[in-house]
Amino acid sequence: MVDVKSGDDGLLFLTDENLRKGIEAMFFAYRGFTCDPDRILVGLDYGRAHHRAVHFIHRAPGTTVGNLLDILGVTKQSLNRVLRSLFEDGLVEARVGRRDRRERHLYLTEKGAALERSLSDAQRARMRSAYRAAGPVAVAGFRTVLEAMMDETQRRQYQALKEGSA
Amino acid sequence: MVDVKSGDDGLLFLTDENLRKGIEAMFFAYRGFTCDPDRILVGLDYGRAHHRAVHFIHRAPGTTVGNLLDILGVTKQSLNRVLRSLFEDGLVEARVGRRDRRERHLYLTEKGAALERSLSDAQRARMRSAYRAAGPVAVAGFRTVLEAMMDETQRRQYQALKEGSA
DNA sequence: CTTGGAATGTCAACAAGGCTGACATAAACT
DNA sequence: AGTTTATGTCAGCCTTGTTGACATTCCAAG
Repeated sequence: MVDVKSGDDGLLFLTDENLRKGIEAMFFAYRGFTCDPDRILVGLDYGRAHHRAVHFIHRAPGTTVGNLLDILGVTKQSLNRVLRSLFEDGLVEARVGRRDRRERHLYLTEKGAALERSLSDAQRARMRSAYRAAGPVAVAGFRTVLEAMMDETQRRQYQALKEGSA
Repeated sequence: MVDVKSGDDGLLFLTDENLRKGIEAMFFAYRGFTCDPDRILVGLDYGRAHHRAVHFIHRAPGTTVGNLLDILGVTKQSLNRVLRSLFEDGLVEARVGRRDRRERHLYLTEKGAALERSLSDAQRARMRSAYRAAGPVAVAGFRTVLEAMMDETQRRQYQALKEGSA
């Protein structure tokens, strides 16, 4: 039961008290958000960084390394370490670009797709049960607030992905 | 504009497509959520771990080390490293428990409170503008979904904090 | 055609912040 | 008196981020 009151002035939901509750909710919810995939990754010698890479390669097959760098917001050295292990384990493959042969286009192998499925199934299961419990109106609000919370750059990337396979 | 459609059966918002958008929204939004405090912490030789400690000590002054361990969900070795630097820099002080003298009760010093304010001001500013843009109904939905996303343990901790100073 | 810059990979080194395991101390409980 | 609890601490390891430097390949523009 969330009791965010909206008074006549429509601003009672902006109190520091309410903002703080939202901040703490984000903190605790993010733990729930990541814990299921994390459990799967333990023991496979993979971490959250691998999950993120696999997720976005699945989402945008054929994406380039540079593109992935932008989305993930890490350095190429950091990403490269992750990609290398994914290559070595045969989860991801890189094809040289046809137009521009400097670019590497990234694709999941069957094995990589299988991992992606197991990770996102776990994550979606929690999400689905949260959505179901909260209902469609709450879900719409949830997404609206999250979008408003993003940086401009991140929002553009999010929108691009969202429309990319809408 | 979030177009989570709720059909007559009320389940159209539970498609994998919609769940995936929610997952990506969490990912990008969390970056926005943390980036403002992070910018402040850079250069002060502090990180996100210090922020979390300072936040919860502010929220529950006099909390014990063990309690903080539960809330943060890290090992005592990890927390101790953080607390030690906060002690040394005079941001946090520990008082021996009166009832149980094994316990250390943690408090922010004036200096610690000042840092906490600057961090939470930054974080609240983004939160406030997101809330304002989204409106009270969306905010209520946001909180409802986040709560539903938490693990049982986390939800209890969140609720305890929420009511602690409601 | 050459040259500059873009896309990528890689080596080395480092830091933050997690983790485990082991051990120490003081205080409370039984 | 002996056990358990709360805490601190040492040592070492892992992941994942960082910077800096350098090599390769290749497009594109002069």
